[in-house]
Amino acid sequence: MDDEVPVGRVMPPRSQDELLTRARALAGHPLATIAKRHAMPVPSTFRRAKGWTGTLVERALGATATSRAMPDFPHLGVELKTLPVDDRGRPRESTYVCTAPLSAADLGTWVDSWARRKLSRVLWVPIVGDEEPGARRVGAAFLWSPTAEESEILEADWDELVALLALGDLTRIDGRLGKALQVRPKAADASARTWALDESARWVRDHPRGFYLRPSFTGALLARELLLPR
DNA sequence: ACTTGATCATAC
DNA sequence: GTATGATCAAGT
Repeated sequence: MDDEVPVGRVMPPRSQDELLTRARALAGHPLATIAKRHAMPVPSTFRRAKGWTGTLVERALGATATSRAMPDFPHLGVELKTLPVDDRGRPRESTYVCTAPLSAADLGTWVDSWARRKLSRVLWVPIVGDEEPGARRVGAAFLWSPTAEESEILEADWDELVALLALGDLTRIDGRLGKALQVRPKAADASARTWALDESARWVRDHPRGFYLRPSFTGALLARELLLPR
């Protein structure tokens, strides 16, 4: 019944507290219920709707729509990430972070990297279950910033990966590298190409890639949150 | 079973 | 093509 109350555009939250409160109010609800409130269609599969969950939760929480190269909540400096988990709370997928630069001119330091900034403050929203999209339920969201230990791991991975990218050693970089952060293809399909610098500093065309967080890393965040909620 | 590489939709 | 949001599905 209250599922049928039409809700217009949700205003951006004014504080991290307000954001977290809103997110936690979604806990336990099936995605179909939330979709109905926001007049969004519910796909029967993710096959052609891979970003549906993320877009749905963005709307439900009042994130700025389709903003570019900005946090989901610019005023709060918070990035929103939905995280699919199984019924035991284990992540089902890796988490996309950002594009991996393939040209040395774009490579800076970890501290001023796009990856570090995006991961400096994240609202994780677990999505529980392996049923069809509409039947999956929202879990208990939480705000996260890397601990000193997590930050060290991320920085070490980033340094290792970016060193290879800076050397133009594109044939040596693949998804096997990195304890928490990895580099994998990120494109419409395998034919996509972008400009990159090879080991001889010559411009070549290669597959666009992105940084991703491994499920083992996000799983550890979830486990820690369960033990020591902040 | 898990991971890496491939892929899907949309805005600009 | 690049950026946003991710999951699919082949390979090991």
